[in-house]
Amino acid sequence: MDIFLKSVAALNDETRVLILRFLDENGETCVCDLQNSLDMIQSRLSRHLKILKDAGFLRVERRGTWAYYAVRSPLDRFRTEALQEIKYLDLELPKLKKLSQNGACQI
Amino acid sequence: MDIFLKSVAALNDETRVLILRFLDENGETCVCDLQNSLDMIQSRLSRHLKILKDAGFLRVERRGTWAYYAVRSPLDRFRTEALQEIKYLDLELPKLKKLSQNGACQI
DNA sequence: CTAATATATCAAGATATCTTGATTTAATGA
DNA sequence: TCATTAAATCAAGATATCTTGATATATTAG
Repeated sequence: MDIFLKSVAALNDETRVLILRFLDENGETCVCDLQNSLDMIQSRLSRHLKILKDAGFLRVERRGTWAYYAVRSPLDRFRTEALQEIKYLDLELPKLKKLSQNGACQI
Repeated sequence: MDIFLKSVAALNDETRVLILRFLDENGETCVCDLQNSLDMIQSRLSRHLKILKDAGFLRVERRGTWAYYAVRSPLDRFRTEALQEIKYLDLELPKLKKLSQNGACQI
């Protein structure tokens, strides 16, 4: 599928829009902290992160058993514009709950 | 629903992307000519036109029993950028078959 | 008013996407 | 090696969207 159509499909889900906004505001975050902060079960979050990554919005970096996701940079014009629109959305954005410390996730 | 999310949902369908591209290239076109050119049954076309209109991409003008659709202008930044991306897509864009003449549709 | 034509809407089945819980994979440390 | 933890993937049911054919609405002409 074309990358534009893939981007649109990735944006077409409120869960993913929330994840994008969250990562845009809080910067690089590990999956377990996202799980806690966004109150999502692991398989659901993992699925959406993959879709956003495959559509070019996110990058991943693995450190040990942990995976850190962040908004990719630079983004092309369309994705940049989309992210801008998402910034203006009236979302209930949860606070970051940073439970990953001392090399352990406190879930 | 927010207008941004509505726009994204509207873009998330290949049929609608094709309609947008077609109207962008050919300008204002009546529904029956769209039907012929794009080879779509009437209810299907009508549905997608409505979704694109409600999302702010299209305008309609009725003249007699006919309805003329066109890309709305001006479009905001996000929609303009989206339309630009659609322009670059490698679509099989059908030619305009103008059957509406002399006040009658030749279907 | 009635008939004819263009377009819009509705209802039902077909298709795609999302959610959940279970399983698998991968990395670390004992 | 084995156990533990984090993350990814899979399978099945739930939900949403799309397609089609039938019906309704609206405008015009007779």
